[in-house]
Amino acid sequence: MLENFSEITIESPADKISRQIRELILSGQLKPGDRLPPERKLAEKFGVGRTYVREALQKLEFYGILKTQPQSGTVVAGMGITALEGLISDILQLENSDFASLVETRVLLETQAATLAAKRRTPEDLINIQKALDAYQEKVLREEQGVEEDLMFHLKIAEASKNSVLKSLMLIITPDIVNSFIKLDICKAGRFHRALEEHQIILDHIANQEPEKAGAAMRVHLKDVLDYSYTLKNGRLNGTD
Amino acid sequence: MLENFSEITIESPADKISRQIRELILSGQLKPGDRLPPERKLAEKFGVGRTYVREALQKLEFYGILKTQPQSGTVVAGMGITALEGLISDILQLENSDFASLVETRVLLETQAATLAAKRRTPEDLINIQKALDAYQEKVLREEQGVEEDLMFHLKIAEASKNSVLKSLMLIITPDIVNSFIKLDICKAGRFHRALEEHQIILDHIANQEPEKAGAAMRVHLKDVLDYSYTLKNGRLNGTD
DNA sequence: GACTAGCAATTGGTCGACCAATTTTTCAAT
DNA sequence: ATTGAAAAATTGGTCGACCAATTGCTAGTC
Repeated sequence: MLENFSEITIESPADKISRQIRELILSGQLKPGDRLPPERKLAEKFGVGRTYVREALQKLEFYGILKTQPQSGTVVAGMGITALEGLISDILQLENSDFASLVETRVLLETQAATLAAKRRTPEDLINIQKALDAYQEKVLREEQGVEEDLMFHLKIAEASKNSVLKSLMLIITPDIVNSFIKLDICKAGRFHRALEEHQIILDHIANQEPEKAGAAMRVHLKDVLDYSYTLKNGRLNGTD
Repeated sequence: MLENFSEITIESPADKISRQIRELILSGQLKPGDRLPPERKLAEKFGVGRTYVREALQKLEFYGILKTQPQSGTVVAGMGITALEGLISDILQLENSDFASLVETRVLLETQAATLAAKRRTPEDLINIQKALDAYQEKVLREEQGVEEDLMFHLKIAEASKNSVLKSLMLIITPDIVNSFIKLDICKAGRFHRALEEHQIILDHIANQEPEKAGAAMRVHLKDVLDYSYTLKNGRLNGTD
């Protein structure tokens, strides 16, 4: 009986507004450079207070779609990109992502980061990575979890890759990874000790400027997790909450 | 003389507040699960109206750092992840990213997307990609630019990869790519015709389920851009503004 | 007739007030 | 003393009002 109910739309007022504006842009009624109606008019049109309109505009501006100029108006900034469809509505809704995609992508990013880091790392980078590794080791030796320190190690590698976008993207998906880890309770005891050794191997390859080996070592390091995620996907899907 | 001036901080009030809150979290004074002071108290403490505080909280919630519960309070949601440092302050500030990083990462994502798409594409995916390709072709034959259609083609491939995270990340960096393209005026005439052929090749490989070839074809397709970005980087840096 | 100075209207920015839901306190009945 | 409900205080949600800056119009001058 319960199955007859469909999921309620938890869409906030601001979301509804931003969606309408987005549709206007997508449909071509609003072209880049066009000025939007003033907030007051929009608020009246939508039948809500200006607060919601402003919230929606802020969100859109956040995405780079709009550009609001004080005491002047709000204009459509972005390119008339059709790809906007689906982008804005729930960008960053990586929470909806299945764990397998998350891990798969992480492996991709991390491998590339390690490879590039081996090519481009400076002596300072090595020091930073070593520091992160030391902090991790300290935690592990105390039989603590050290998830943060683990991530910091990977982050320092991303920095050493000298690819800012790569680092940013890793930062974006990392929280979701961690959340999934916690939910799925992947972090078995003992895992950390081996991870420590693997970290050391990766660092060595980066230090020796061996891009392929560094990438391969990273891939090995993450292989367990990747395999596990595939297992989850192919087996019965864990509800994750 | 002008050099003596330092760049002004254009930091909005909301940014200042969110930064302070973030520092509290990073310093450990606010741990996950803790409730933040009420908005009114914060507003009073910061000496601003509640509006700014709410704006800051919304932004933080956006990043998944905070979780605001109506009529109850706002709590720290995220894991106590140390990696937060630098993350929140300007996540997504990919605008600051250099073009080379942008392109380099795009190549990585796109190649992987093509490879996975060749493995996992359904007949429907092929139809969608073909549609996008047709739309692109139409534009090109009219001697128009068709940047949007180009991107749509790539986006459909990402969808066919069945990796939602991959697609999301591509969506995130795509606008920046387009902006850079426009700024740098990379889209030379004639480029589009060859791109069309290359698109067809990629699609064929995906249709034939040849992952390696599809990935390679994508890499070739993006090689020009990648090379150009390296040229820019090694030569004098174009200010792009 | 063209141009400019000045005024009026409109804009986004900011704020405090009100609302409903929740939480805490209070106090009376057991 | 404990427990229960009811009331009071506090919470985030929402809104309209005020502010200063910009814009556009208008009238006055050359």
